[in-house]
Amino acid sequence: MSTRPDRSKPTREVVLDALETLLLEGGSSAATLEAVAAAAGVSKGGLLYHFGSKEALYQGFLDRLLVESRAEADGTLTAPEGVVAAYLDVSSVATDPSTRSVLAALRLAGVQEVDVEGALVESFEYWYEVIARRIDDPVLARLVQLVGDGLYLHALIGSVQHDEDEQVVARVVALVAEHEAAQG
Amino acid sequence: MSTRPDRSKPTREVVLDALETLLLEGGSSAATLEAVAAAAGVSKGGLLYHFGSKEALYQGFLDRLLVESRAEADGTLTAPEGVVAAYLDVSSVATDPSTRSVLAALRLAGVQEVDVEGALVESFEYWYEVIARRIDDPVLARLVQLVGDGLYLHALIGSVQHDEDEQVVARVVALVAEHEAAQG
DNA sequence: GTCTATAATCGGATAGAC
DNA sequence: GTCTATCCGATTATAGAC
Repeated sequence: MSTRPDRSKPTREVVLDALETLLLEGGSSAATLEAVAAAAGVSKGGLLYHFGSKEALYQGFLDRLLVESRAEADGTLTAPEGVVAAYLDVSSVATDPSTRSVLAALRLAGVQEVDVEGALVESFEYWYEVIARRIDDPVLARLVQLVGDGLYLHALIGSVQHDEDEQVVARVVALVAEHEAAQG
Repeated sequence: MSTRPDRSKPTREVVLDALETLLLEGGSSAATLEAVAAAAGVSKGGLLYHFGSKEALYQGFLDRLLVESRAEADGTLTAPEGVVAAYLDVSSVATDPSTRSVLAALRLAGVQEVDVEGALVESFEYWYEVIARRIDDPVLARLVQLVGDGLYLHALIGSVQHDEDEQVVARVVALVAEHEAAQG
């Protein structure tokens, strides 16, 4: 791509979107400054005006990830299906905009320029707190998160959904409902 | 490191071990031919005698991963704690030799040279079959795997173990025991 | 704010000696 | 089987015009 995808968005955002797409498609080695610039429809020099180095680019991506993922987590607090169903929504994994960012960040895991792991841990911790706010049994809350993160892992490796996945989610949701009923 | 770690092992294996360590420490971009060679205590030329290209090196790593992980899965069939406890063993995640390989491969996800995702999917599918051979409810079997893979994901980002993790495992093991009792 | 041109470095791979 | 030397392309980053 050599033309700018979206002229209404600020260049910074367009660049970060391009980085995200390239990370998902080809991992960190595909996300060169030139490739990112081309995908964003700007020149290498143009990109480096906004992000002075590759490190700054990566850091900008992680900063945006944390803002987005906190907003997403907060949003589920008022979701009609409830936090549990929202976190476990099988169909949204790998297609939802905010989960795309997380999967892209996972592809970045291990690079030395920035602390990707730290940002991801922070994001997952925040999610745990949100889930635990709705399920007063911390063990059950953690179980919900781990099942969801299992789905994330499989999305990361592009594994096709198992027929059982939807039923697993239903089962976990039922487990939570049982717990809430028992609490009275 | 400039001296060969283990002279008794064949060079091929030493090289693959070095690749694994570098992937875990610094991701795919840290695993350059030169860095791998240095960590293995051989020269770049020496490395390239055994693996003719970077692609061949990566493929060799994935081939070994599949052999190892199938052996590991088969081994749990006769494990005293049972397949479920073995797959969910929290303490072994991130330290066990065979899980180290999987985590290293996850760090390789997205590279264009080889089909990392395909190899990982194959490995996880094999594990599912092994688990499902011991739990005749496919939904419950998948739940066990997803919880375990959630633990894998957190190990991948170096997240510290939650206090709840051990209890989550105990809870899942209990769920399986319940099911087996109900089956009679 | 965005571009082109270029410098400096790094990574993968080959050739050939030992 | 392992090493050194070397080539070539790719990648990060800078300088300066527009």
